[in-house]
Amino acid sequence: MSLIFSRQCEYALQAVLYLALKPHNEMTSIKELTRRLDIPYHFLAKILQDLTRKGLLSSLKGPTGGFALGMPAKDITLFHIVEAIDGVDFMHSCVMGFPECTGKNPCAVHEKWAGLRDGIYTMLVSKNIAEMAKNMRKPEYQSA
Amino acid sequence: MSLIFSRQCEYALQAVLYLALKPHNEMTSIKELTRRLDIPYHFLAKILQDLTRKGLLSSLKGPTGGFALGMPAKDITLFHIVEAIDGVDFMHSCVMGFPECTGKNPCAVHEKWAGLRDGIYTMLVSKNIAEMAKNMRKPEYQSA
DNA sequence: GAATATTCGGATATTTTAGTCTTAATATAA
DNA sequence: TTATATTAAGACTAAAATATCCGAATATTC
Repeated sequence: MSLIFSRQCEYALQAVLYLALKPHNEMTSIKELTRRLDIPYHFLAKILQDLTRKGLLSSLKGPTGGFALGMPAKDITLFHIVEAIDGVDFMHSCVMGFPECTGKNPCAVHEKWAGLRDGIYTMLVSKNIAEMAKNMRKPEYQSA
Repeated sequence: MSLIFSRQCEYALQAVLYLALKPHNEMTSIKELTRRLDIPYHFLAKILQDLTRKGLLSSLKGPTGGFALGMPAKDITLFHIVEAIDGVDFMHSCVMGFPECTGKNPCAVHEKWAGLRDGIYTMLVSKNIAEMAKNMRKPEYQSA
């Protein structure tokens, strides 16, 4: 099997999107996140730590502590999150894994894939998570 | 990190494409394949065995033995290979991993991804490997 | 029939990813 | 200041993906 994004990255996307729905400056605990998103507690903790180190989130210890976005939601795209967790090698590598695949020396689907890859990029950058949050009121996010 | 296709699948695509360039009924040894494609010998052996069990390749032991396509090249698409190795869950699962993501209850990029996913599918099925082989004469495949 | 070149199959090893546990640090509130 | 609720950090375990090894089976050639 193989996903577009690693499981870790999927969890990161889900968690950051969840935080984008929250009022600015409100801290959200790992406990709440894992309950709502059904992600293993300690695993999510690691991921959030990582995103915090990279500046995408901020954190606060103690009661009333938790995580929040590290910058305005309008400045964060899905691409930032993917970049932070999985990296973006997929943007410049051959979909069939040919090391020599280039424009001069293309594989059988080089051009097709170039278009699709650009489409994926556009999907990830064309909306910031503030815009996404606006049109979002999903079961997984509704009050329990 | 995370690729579209697993490494195993990439190797399978490369190997089958290589075999498609060969005259029908000519057997190709693992040795030749690994030399040309720079894939670990024993790992490729496993993958080819697997493709043989699934009917995509045929094999013959002994000197002059090796592997060949298990059916006419015009009947094989990249999709068949991906299906055999990685499976095609990516065709029906949410790109952000939301278990509840459906048409009625879409994630933020549900529609965008649906279009791209269809594009990937089209890329994989629109040409058979005979057609691909015709327009292919890549360095990695040229005579050593 | 013997020597040889190959695939087959199973066991094992290594690396990466996923997930868990435990202790420390820290912030809050009583 | 003490109890408590949280994140931080690192060690650990589990599972999956990647890769290797070896002996058996088999086909070819001499």
